Amino acid sequence: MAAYDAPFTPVEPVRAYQRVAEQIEERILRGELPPGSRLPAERELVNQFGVGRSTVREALRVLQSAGLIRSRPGDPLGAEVLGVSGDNLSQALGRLTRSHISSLGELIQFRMVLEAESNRLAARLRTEDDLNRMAGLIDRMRSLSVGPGAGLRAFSETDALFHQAVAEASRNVLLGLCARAVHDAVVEIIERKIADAADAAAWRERSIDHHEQVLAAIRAGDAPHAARLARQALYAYYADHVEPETRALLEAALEQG
Amino acid sequence: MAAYDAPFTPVEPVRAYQRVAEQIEERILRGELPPGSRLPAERELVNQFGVGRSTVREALRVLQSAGLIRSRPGDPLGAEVLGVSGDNLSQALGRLTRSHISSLGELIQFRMVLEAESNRLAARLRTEDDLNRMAGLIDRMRSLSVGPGAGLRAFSETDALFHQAVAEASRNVLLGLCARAVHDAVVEIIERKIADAADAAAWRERSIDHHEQVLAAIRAGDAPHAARLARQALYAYYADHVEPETRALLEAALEQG
DNA sequence: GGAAATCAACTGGTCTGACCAGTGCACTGG
DNA sequence: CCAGTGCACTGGTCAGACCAGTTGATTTCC
Repeated sequence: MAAYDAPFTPVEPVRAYQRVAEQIEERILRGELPPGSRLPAERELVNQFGVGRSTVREALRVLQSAGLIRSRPGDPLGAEVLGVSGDNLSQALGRLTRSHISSLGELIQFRMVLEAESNRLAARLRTEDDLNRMAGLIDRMRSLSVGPGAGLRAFSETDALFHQAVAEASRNVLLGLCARAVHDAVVEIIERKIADAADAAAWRERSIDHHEQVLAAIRAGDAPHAARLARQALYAYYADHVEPETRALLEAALEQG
Repeated sequence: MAAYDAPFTPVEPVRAYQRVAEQIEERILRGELPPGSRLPAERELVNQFGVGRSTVREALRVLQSAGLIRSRPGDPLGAEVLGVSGDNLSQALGRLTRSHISSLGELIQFRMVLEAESNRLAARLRTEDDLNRMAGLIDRMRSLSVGPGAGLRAFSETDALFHQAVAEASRNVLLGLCARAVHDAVVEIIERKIADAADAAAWRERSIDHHEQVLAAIRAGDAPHAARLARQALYAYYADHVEPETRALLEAALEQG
């Protein structure tokens, strides 16, 4: 079959920096260079790869922009291996929305899908440990929602940790990473506009309330309800802020089940 | 409130190549540099930005690895602007699975979620045009599944176009891009191992059959059934190829609705 | 005149060598 | 023993050079 199909595939030139980057990326992905370990110095890599320093540097730039390494001037240990994370995902998603290829409504709709599924799976697969962790995070959110020094940042961070805990309970890392990436993209676009200092207290109140309901549904193993809660909360929160012509999208996502 | 929260944020140094890359990326994302347009030559950018060529080149490397531009040696027109696409997403997803941060089972489960939702929304929102386009693509797949010269590549390409048509009918570009990215990541990992030349004919038969059922459900506006079809097909196709300990994940995703 | 070969002016890819501002460690002076 | 001082090294940047490839105009040949 291959004889009919593609006897030969066109050969495209592979730049030197690409091969350098591939070799290093390969080792990182295979786990031979675990997070926290260090790459040799650039001038040492020049020797090992037998290429010029600019080539090595372009390769390192590629790896750095992929979030795989981080380098700091003056560090005698060389670039630090960061391992694979979801940062790259949120970066890519952010570009998609910022370039208006994808609208805010689509982004919210997508978030509805992801968080609903995350909740749904968590309700099915959660362990006792998961439940305890989530309950603890809700307690922490509650303690962070009062007092003058209660930071918005700390509250949001705990909120994110709760979602992460749900994602872990759903036993799908990928789902959690994407949900986080979409969440971040939404935040970057709109969150700062609404939820301003004005009604921040009320918002936290509602947020805690919502999380408690989600936890209850997950604890009860009521998967459809857990999923519905995520969709409803996102709809209630964002429906008024998306472009009017895309509100139908959110409603379509809301009506599931 | 901000006074309590973070009076000052730490200032981290911004490299010259970062600022160059940001300026160019900004213009691309704003649409000032539409896809197909050209960047000035590197030596010209050196003049405009007032930095060295290596700095310009590192910036271009970053943009290139983000899939925003493409450069070709000897091209007197300069680097070509590609615009934003989903390539970066599939790259990131591929890294996540290849590094065993996320298992193949999770990837398939994620794909079940995305394609099911895509089908579901398409069943709700499709227009007559969408239906015609999908029907035409199925016809094309059928014509490509017979004859000695029927290329596997052409068949797969048409298959992808069908999924893209569904995604368009769902009115959510983001969903479609992610589904495509996950699809590609799966293909890169496993597809070549199974679906080998051996039972390729039978596989195409089944594939066309599946697509017809999906189209029928979408045409009928039966959203839950369209979603179920996607999940079932993926489960039937991949369940035997994921790690045994993650099969439960697929089953959890299957049992929805 | 028109087609084919040639050439010159570019391009991006790579290398070399240099300098700078940081960093960490070893040495030194108290 | 500890504080202070250098030195050796790092990554970031620049300048200049060369190469191979592309392009389009020019020239050459039929």
